[in-house]
Amino acid sequence: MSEAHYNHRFIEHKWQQNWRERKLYRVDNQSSKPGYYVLDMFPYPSGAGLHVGHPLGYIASDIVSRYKRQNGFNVLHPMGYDAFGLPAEQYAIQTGKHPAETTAENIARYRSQLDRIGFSFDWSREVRTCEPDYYKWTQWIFKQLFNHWYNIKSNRAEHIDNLVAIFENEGNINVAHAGGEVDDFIAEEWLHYNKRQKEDILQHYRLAFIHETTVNWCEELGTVLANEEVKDGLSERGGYPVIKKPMTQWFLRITAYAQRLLDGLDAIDWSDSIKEIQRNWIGRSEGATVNFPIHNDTAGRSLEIFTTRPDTIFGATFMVIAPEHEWTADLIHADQADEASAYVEWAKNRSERERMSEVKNVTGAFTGSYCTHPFTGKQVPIYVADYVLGGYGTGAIMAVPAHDSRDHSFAKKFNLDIIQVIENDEADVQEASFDAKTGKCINSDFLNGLDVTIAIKEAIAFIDDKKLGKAQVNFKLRDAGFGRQRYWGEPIPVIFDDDNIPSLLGDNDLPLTLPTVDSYKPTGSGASPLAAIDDWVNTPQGRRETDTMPGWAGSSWYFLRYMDPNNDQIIASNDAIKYWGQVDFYVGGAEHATGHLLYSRFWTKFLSDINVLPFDEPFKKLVNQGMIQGIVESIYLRKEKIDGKSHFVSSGLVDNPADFTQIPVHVDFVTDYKKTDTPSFLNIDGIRQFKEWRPEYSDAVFECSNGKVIDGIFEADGDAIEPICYTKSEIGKMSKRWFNVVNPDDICEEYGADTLRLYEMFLGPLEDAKPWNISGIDGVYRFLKKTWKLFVDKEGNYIPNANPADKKSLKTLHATIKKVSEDVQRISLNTCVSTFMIAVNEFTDQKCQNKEILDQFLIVLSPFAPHIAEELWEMGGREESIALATWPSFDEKHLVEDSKNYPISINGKTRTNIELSLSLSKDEIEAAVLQDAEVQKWLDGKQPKKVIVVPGRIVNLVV
RNA sequence: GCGGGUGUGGUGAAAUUGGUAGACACGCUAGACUUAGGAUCUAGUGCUUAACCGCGUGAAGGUUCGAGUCCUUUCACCCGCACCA
Repeated sequence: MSEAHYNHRFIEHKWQQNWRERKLYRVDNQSSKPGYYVLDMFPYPSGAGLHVGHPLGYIASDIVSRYKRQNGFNVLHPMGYDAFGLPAEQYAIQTGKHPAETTAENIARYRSQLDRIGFSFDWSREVRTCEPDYYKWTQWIFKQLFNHWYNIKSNRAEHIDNLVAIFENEGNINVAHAGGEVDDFIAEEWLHYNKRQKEDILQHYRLAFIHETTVNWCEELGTVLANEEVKDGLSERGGYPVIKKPMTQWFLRITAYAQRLLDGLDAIDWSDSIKEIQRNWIGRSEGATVNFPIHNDTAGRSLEIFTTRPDTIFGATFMVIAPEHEWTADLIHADQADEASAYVEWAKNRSERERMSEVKNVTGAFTGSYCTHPFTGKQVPIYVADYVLGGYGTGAIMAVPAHDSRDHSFAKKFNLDIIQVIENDEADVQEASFDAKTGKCINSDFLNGLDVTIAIKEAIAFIDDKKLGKAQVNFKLRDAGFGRQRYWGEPIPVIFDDDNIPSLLGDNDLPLTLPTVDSYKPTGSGASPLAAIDDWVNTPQGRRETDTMPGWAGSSWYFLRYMDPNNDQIIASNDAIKYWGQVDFYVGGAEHATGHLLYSRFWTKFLSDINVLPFDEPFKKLVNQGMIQGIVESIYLRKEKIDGKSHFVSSGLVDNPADFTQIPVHVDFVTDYKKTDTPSFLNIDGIRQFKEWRPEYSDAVFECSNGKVIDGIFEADGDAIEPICYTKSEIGKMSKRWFNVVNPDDICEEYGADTLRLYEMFLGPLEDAKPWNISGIDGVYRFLKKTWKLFVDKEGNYIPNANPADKKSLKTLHATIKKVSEDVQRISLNTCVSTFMIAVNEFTDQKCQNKEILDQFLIVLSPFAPHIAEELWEMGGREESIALATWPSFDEKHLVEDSKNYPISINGKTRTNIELSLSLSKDEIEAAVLQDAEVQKWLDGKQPKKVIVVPGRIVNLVV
């Protein structure tokens, strides 16, 4: 005897405890079964806790994990925490509380929230990036990067000792490396360099290196930000202004891997959009560098430019250099100094934000210098303009106004020549440039008549032949800044000696742990709080590096640590890495496209080069779950007070929104929240709650749609009973900031984890963004109650028995097995839920009581709703968990039909249906259809022009 | 501007190779039962119509016996990048 009614609280608590006690989801690194690795992007444990959007991906991956487990795989499905990060540090700055403490508390909260949803994580493998046992290996990988260089000839990373050996034997003349340009030297010279000189040279080779650059400096945060942390010249977090500032920084040479990162995309199963974003970010462009001799230059120099369109070189009528080009000052002629120097000065001081917001506004100045066009011998003027970027290509371009829109607008503004060199019938290049890479060359000497694609090759061959330049591939991708002037991150295991030469800590000195500090505040000078701890910074060997690693360091390799999380000899044992291999299925947000997902690929390729990994892509298949949005509720506040009082106005009464400010309202105060068909509003209670919540508006007047509320008293228009102050409802982020966060705990309490799991899947395709809307969850809850009723009668007795299986029930079962198996594999989880509903509806209609059928159905349901499935499974006398059951095999024979209700369409429109045997031939079908009374009515005595019979599908008559 | 994506009932959505558009749910309407509930069950529900007919997948063309699905043009919204030569 058990509960007569479906009691989710009892069942879910019981099984979550049972699973934990039995260590049901523990997984071993050794098995005769094939391994399958299912991974979620691990969360940053923020103080806000999980909201209903977070589990979306976890639920999907849990379903796949459970499905794979039941299909004979040994499944690795771990979870952990990306635990270093700015919010905990900001909180520490405000409160003095150690970030480790805050982080541990937040993790505990996350864990309890996750546990309530019934995931099949193997928690014995949990990793936390902020734990010394973990970041020891993050530091170890950094050491490897420092100790390796990228050999272009072997196309892989190699040990720096091998490079030094080459230098000692033959200098660097035959070395091709990825990195900065280095002057040639011979072995003799190398041997005479001092330690300082040698290290300066090696820094151009190492994959982790120090380099002075301009960085994104944010004064308010007191730190340097990565490019992707800056949006429109403001910090992504906090929205503070960001300026360019020179600073010495650690970098990782990701650019060495640019081509491989690009090529690798073809072999992985990721969405096209993410691949495109990465391709874009890497930004490969093929072209040539060309040298344009500078006219009358005392040093005899040539200006090197990069172009992807060497076919248009005869149309180059001027040159443009970036304001920060190293020769800018030299090239400014005395008689242009006033104007050009002033321009350079102005451009340098312009903030990133200003520059970006005024893209369409062309600016620049003539330097007074000229180049000699290497093909025509003509003199072309050199301009300086900030539409040419110092950091890309050579920082200088040949301008072809006829075929480049940017050059065109510049030429128009400065009244420069526009020479057409590519044929184009449609438009006049004097009016607008023709940028397309199609057509034939004209006005181009030996290139005339050639197609653009061929002309590019010919031009490059000519350039090569005459030693005017060379074919060149450029990438937009920049080396990755690797230092943060922050406390809460992995310390970089480096010590600088008295000559400021960096050296690594020994492996035995790892992990280099974070010391305790008195203050977490940025020092303001740009150094991290660590710099203030003298006895930590100063060691007998020298001064420690005080920068810490960026947030993405720990997350770039965490998927490896799960394979062997307690290993203290190596990041993970070779056996474990070999057994699990790449992540088979990875689920996470698309917002990490150019961050985590690129850096992980880079580290994986590097670790593969140094033989730590037997594969060089981390994530075989990636699915990006869409964001679950919230509904942001706000009320309109008059900007002007009336008689010293704030006035809120019902949204229907707002005529000119410019006179109002929108004030967010906590969604708990709103009536009819989340119902899309009825507008939400504040009633008298909501108004009271709002005023208590925001005391600064305690004296506010609410102008409602049906009267006014003054001092909590409703003055009705007419006979209205209750005030209605309509709110403004908009779809937006679910976030603390908008007071619209829905905690999964609340859903679990009211409806249960199984309902939450099914409902989140039922909302729509996993990848789509969708607003969280509670209406509809009842349907899923009802489905589970119906499922329960198939197994348990009103008295609480278990129903299923061994009576013979009904043919129809077998058909329902096997149709369900087939559909769900297929849909789980193509991650169409919303349609699986529909399929379950159909099955339960059919079983109910069929009054199916066959235990074998219903138990098989339970197995198919169990990845989605594990608790109820486990309970009903146990009630059927099973002792082993349903999670370990074998997925039922699908048998086609139960689906075979002997007849088909053919849709009969006439001129493409379905008019009737005729039940016909599937054994009939085309001709027999045609004959049967033509005899049908309904068909004859439509034919009206005429012969059909044509009859199309698709056996098993449809019949179409053309009249 | 460039790249990627999405447009289907009142709502979330389905339709996997071109073959009955709207499965499955929510909501709504009517009814049954009743311990009166936010429970359960039954029937209906794209628009239009008394019914038949007709119309219907953002819009306009096209291919086809047949188009949500393929092709061309176009509009709207979302995401990413943004002077990358």
